[in-house]
Amino acid sequence: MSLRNALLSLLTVEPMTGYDLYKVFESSVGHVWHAPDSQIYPELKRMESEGLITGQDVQWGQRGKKRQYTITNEGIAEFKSWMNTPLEYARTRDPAHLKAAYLEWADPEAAREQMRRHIAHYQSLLKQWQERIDELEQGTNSMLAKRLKSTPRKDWDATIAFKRFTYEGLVSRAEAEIQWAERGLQLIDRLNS
Amino acid sequence: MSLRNALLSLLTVEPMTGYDLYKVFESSVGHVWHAPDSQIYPELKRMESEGLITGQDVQWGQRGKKRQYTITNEGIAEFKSWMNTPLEYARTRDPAHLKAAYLEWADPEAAREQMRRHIAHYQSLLKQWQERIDELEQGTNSMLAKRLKSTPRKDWDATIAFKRFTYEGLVSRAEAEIQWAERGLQLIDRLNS
DNA sequence: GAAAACATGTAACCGGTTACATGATTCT
DNA sequence: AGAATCATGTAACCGGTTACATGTTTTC
Repeated sequence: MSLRNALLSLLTVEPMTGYDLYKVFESSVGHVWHAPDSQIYPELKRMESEGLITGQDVQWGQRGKKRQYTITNEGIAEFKSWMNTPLEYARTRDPAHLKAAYLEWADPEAAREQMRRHIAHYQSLLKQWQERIDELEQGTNSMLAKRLKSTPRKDWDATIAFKRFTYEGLVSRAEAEIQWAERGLQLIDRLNS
Repeated sequence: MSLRNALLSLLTVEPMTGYDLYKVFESSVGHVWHAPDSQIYPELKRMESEGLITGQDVQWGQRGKKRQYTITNEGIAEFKSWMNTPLEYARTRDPAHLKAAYLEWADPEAAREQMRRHIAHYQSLLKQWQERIDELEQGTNSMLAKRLKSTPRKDWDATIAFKRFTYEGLVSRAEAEIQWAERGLQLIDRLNS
């Protein structure tokens, strides 16, 4: 149900089409939650049929049209209710650490490559997340700017602070993963010397 | 395919039944990779049909019997091949951080509860992972003891070191998550004062 | 005129979860 | 005798991935 609530959270800002939402998933929210268009369109239909959002056909060019979705009061209630419900944590399932536990079965060079990729992966995420923090600091995030327009000024602080808090958490996670893999590289070197 | 390889990794130690494997998933490996019995039994059947393992019916009591699986050479080759293949990283999908980004929508007390549960969740994992490290240090892990018996003494170091490395990574992750959620609690307090 | 972007889906598949179902053995 | 453990599955469902499919509009 997280996709559904990620969509609701975006629609609290302004009405959007499936494609608009897909684009936001590709950029901002996508750094916390990924969803392909093939998942977004059917989910929007379901949400409309359940009354969480309403769709309006909007003319687009001469012949084209697109469907713009607006969140309903039920949708807002649903989102708030999700936000107030404690999260169920899934059992651990971590391929990178599973493989790491048996790295003595890999060729040393493959083991090193594994660690290098782990570093590269989290460095790329680190960069993206750091960029989002920079955007928050400089006020250059357009989704946030739109959101603040419909937010009472007294709540601006909280709105920005929680996003910053989120990305800071992801940044420190990425940093920890990079450090871990670097220790892994040293370990592989030590074992093969 | 990680379940399959987790099963193969365990079967490199000794032949086991589905139930044996299920028990190991409930204890040791389960702290890195979780799998329910309803997933293990069918997967073992598939693996047998693909020649990665062979099953032998073993008498159990008077009337009962159980099926014990032995890894084949193809199974060992498959596992090594997986170990030498770089991991594909899945796109980010992180419910806890997704929710954190919109915590201004939650009631302050629900937000605090969220953070407290995050702390409790990772403290419980931290304890489990720390226990595994203690076991490695004291040599009281029976799966590892069995594994070492069939491992050349010169490779003992690597076998233990990679497991320790894995759990240390998980421990620092858990510590980072706890610190993050504690900052979250402080932030909620600050915003509501 | 062509390419890029906008727009919206369907279908097959895959891994994982939850619930259901059954029966034997061993321990106390 | 009863409880706990050992033992092995099936079935419905759910969320997500990948591939396929199509057409319009805007930009260069």
